[in-house]
Amino acid sequence: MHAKTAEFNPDLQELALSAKLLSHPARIAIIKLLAAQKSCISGDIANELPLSRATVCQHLQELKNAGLIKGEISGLNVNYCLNVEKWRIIKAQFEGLFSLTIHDINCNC
Amino acid sequence: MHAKTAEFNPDLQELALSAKLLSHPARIAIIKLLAAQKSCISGDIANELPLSRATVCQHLQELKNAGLIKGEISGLNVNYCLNVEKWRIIKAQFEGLFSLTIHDINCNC
DNA sequence: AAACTAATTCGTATGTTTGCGACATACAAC
DNA sequence: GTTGTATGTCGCAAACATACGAATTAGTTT
Repeated sequence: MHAKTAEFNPDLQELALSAKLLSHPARIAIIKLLAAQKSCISGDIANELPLSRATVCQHLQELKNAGLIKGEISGLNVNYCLNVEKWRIIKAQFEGLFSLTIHDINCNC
Repeated sequence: MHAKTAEFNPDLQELALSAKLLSHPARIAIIKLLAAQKSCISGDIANELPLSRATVCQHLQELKNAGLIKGEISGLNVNYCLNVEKWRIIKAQFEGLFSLTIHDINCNC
């Protein structure tokens, strides 16, 4: 995060961070896979995406650091799943933004 | 956009681009200002944000290139306003994502 | 037309993100 | 314990994002 970012309203900063989390198609794809529960095994997720294992792992860690997914070792595999509570928080952040009332009375462009 | 991004589903790519647009607090702040119509004059927007005029201008251009805001010269000033249609499209993209049904039956993490 | 003002673009510095091969770790099976 | 398999981390390179001062453009005022 750039230093200047800290000078904005904290709610704005958090929403921006959530948006950044969703700003890569691989991460959205992972979320969708986990929501659909096609599989939550790390290797299977990597096989579904057009990226190397190393890169997918990086995206998984990013989602995990943000608290949006949880991982659990199960023998040789790692099972991932959505953290539903965090997903709800992010959803609420965006709903707040999209529920903005738009006043365009004075604007004629 | 990285070359690999093109290998994902186009809907996913577009949603990721919309998320990227919202991934900086300055751009969210601009959207909120324009929605509230406190002012749509470029200089006034810059005065509201903890960034230089040059940087604000850059964020404005980014929003404009994405079609989310429109600008109109009015004498020495430039009036900006939200493109409400585009805002609705972005809103619908996120609503689609957040309306995902979550199946966590098989996942025990 | 000269001086002024608002907005944008240019050039540049700095930091962040994305992507991957190679290496490391950890458990499983033989 | 050696071999094999699944994951994750490291180090690097390329691309992208953020920020700003200085220069530029375009309109206004005198």
